[in-house]
Amino acid sequence: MVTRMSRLFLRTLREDPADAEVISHKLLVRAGYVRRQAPGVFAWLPLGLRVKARIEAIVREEMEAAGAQEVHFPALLPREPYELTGRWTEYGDGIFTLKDRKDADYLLAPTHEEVFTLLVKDLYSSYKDLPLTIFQIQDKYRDEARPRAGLLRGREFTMKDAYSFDVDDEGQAASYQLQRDAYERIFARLGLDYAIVSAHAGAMGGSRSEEFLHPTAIGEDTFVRSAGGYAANVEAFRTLPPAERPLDGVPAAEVFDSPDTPTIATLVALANERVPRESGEPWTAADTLKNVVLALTHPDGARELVVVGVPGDRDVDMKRAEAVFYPADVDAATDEDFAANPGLVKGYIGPWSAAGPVLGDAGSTGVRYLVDPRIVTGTQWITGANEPGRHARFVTAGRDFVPDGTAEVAEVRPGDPAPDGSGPVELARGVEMAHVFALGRKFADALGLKVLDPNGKLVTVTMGSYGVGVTRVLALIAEQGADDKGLVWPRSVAPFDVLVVATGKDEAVFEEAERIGRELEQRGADVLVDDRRVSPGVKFKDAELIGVPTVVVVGKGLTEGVVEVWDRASGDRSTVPASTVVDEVAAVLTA
RNA sequence: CGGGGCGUAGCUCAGCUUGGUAGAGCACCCGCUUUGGGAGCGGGAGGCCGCAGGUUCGAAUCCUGUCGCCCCGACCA
Repeated sequence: MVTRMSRLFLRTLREDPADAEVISHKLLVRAGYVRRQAPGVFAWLPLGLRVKARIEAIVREEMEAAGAQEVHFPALLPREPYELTGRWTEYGDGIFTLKDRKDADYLLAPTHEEVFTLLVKDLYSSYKDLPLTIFQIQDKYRDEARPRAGLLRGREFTMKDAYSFDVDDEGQAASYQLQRDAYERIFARLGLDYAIVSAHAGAMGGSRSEEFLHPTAIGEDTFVRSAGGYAANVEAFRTLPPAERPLDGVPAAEVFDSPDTPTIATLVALANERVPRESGEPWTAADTLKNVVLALTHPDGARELVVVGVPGDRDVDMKRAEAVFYPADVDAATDEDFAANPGLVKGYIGPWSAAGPVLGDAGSTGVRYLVDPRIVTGTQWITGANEPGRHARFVTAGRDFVPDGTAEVAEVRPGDPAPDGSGPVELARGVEMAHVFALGRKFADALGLKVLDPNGKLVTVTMGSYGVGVTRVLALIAEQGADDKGLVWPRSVAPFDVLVVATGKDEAVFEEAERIGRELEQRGADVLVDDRRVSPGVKFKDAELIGVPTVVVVGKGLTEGVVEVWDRASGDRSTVPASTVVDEVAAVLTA
């Protein structure tokens, strides 16, 4: 059955909704695909539901091709499984929780690892049952502190989530690869650009983790990439360390007065004036070693101070620091922290003093000291001397101080070398569309999922979880394709394949539009016929707004036996005989 | 959680400074005209002016409180 626009549950808007910021949000509302119900919560109208269903169909096909089986779990779940893995509290107020009439706790699932794991535990107990990958397409709920950008960051969103179960690490790696490959096919079919970046495993635990990012200026995530193909999340970026240098011939560390040098810039200026480099080459911020005191709050509530040393021309990136020190929370040290550690002279902190090492295991303060990977043995630094108003130069790593380790906490900058040698990196913005996680045994351990191996021994199953943000992907496709006239859908996900527009008041025009629509349907196309008795301008504007890829206009040319075929994406228009238009359009659709 | 902005018709907004009984455009309904780029004219329907309290003869407008929403940041997979 062709769909008639006169009966379609649709109202387009002439103006952008006031609460929308990004293009996809504005257009999806204006074109009648979705309506906001609550912050980050949307109702799906017929057009939107059709696009969503087509994206889901592609995801479903590729999941099944990868050997995954579809299941469906409730969104409403009891507390217990999430209590067992600790995520009930870990997620905190990020989850929607509720109580039933008996006062029992429930939640609206933010993701489903626990219940998938428990169901497999219920049903399976032998290595012969594995490997297994099951998936669902289900709504997820996260009480985001700040939903934004329409569908891009909602509190209710549709996600395809798959979970793999294997007896050993090799099997897990294979299951992971199958999903990763499926994702590449999915995004190719959806026509979405992506970069696969290595990510830190964070809250999910586990080892390997990669994100599929769609590069876009409205992205909330920053990632780095090189022309040579390296890509990583900023948190996962690894600094290429320079070669170590010999310690022979390095001048002894030397303390100098440096009053009124609250910033690196003032310190550099003073050093160039009072203790210029013998070669005459001026000191720069990169010659200084900046020591930042961080306060870690561990999950058990314990507070620990740690000092991180970074080249003075770089700031500490708190997101990278959070990743390094996970699961501890990271904050800047407070005045109370300094008061409790009088060995740390605020503003003049350094690993070494005239009295000997200050930081680290061997230092007088005993405070843990981690440095940027660029601070290798033999490098010399201008840094604090642990006395008010004094700094020191020629402070040399591996001689004057030995850090407790390295920490990737310095900011990443454009031009930094990629760790794989593929050249300098640039920083780009992206939206996370999908994520593949090697979970390892975290969930299976917590929930007791074990199977018997061929030797009759119980082994803990190793898992992976793999998500695709269906509604987010929909918004990104809308975002990527939109132009100044409206939405432009790729054929793979368009709500209809063809829109047949009848213009004019002659009944023959409407009958011909019906005929073309009907015959295209018989060829397997999804067709929308605009049979409304309104002026042509309205229909053309709506056709462009809605973004159906092919538009057939039946109008003034019909008396000469011709109609027009418009291509929404390219804007190309051609005049074709009405007698052959069905063949021509059908050929385009199957091309 | 911090900062900023906004709540008036289905949508986009004016009115508020200076209190006097509710407005425009779009959308919707009826009639006539119009029919290749969001048509014209005429006639309609549609409002708890976010909510509560206060001031006042009288409050969309002034005061107090409260709730909600949007944006930036913090946070978050």
